[in-house]
Amino acid sequence: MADKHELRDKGLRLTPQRELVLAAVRELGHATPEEVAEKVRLTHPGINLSTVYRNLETLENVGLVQHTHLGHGGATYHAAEELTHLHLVCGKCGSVGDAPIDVAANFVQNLADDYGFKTDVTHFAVYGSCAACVDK
Amino acid sequence: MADKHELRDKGLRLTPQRELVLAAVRELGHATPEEVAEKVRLTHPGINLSTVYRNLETLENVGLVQHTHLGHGGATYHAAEELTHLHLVCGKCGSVGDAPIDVAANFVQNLADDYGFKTDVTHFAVYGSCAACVDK
DNA sequence: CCACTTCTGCAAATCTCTCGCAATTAGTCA
DNA sequence: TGACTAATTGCGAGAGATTTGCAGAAGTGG
Repeated sequence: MADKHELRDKGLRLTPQRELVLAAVRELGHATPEEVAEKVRLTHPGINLSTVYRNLETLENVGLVQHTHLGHGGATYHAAEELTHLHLVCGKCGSVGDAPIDVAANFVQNLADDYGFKTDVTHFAVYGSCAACVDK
Repeated sequence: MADKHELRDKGLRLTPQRELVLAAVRELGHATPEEVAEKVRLTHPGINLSTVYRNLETLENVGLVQHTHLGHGGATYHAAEELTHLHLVCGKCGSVGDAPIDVAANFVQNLADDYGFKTDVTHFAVYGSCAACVDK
């Protein structure tokens, strides 16, 4: 496997901070830069927040991670290989659910056919009310 | 028509700042708080940014405007009556296109059926590449 | 092991949006 | 119309999230 070389293959240096940031994103599923930093600090206490920001950006540039907007202001990061689902954000309770991209296949097709727009459904969350909140 | 009373009907005081903020949102179609402030300053130079923020919030509470997330961090505001379309944001050129909500009808239905999730398609933009950028 | 270039830590600077307060002003009623 | 009360505005300070400039530290290829 590409293990220790996936970073170097992308032309990046292999630093412990970088590896930890990538590992943290993968373990967390989706997380804000703050959460990634917190996670990384468990094993590398001294890591600086700006280093996390810079690495997330770098990793995103080479395609290993991606960010999504789940609401409010901040972005949340995901390992690129996990972006196989879209996010259902509930405006009431704030919960974030997942749904396979397939449910949007038809929608994406419509936009492509009618507007020539190539949609990335994972980049923005889908906003609404989750089942639990609708019932109330 | 409801002209000068639409604000008072909602239980709000009719201040020049408030009217101008609402008018600006309507004229601009969709705009960030900064842009609204800029627009309002054309006729009311002294308006304070916090007044704009507060009025946007107030107007949103009574349902006259709504905000949407078009990307980055900030929200953009729309007149409520214009929210009959969803936004197609191009990640390459940054353009913001519109599409009727109908194109998402099927998608919304899928989410409702499969997840009990009640979607508000206008709240978050739809991210991707516009026709012009796809062709390049 | 060396020279070269990328990275990291730190601190200061931005940006954006929120808050507390005192001064104003719209709306109401006599 | 004049006064009274509560909603609003302006302003300046403040909080949270990124970004940026630098100098020193560390990974790389030879």
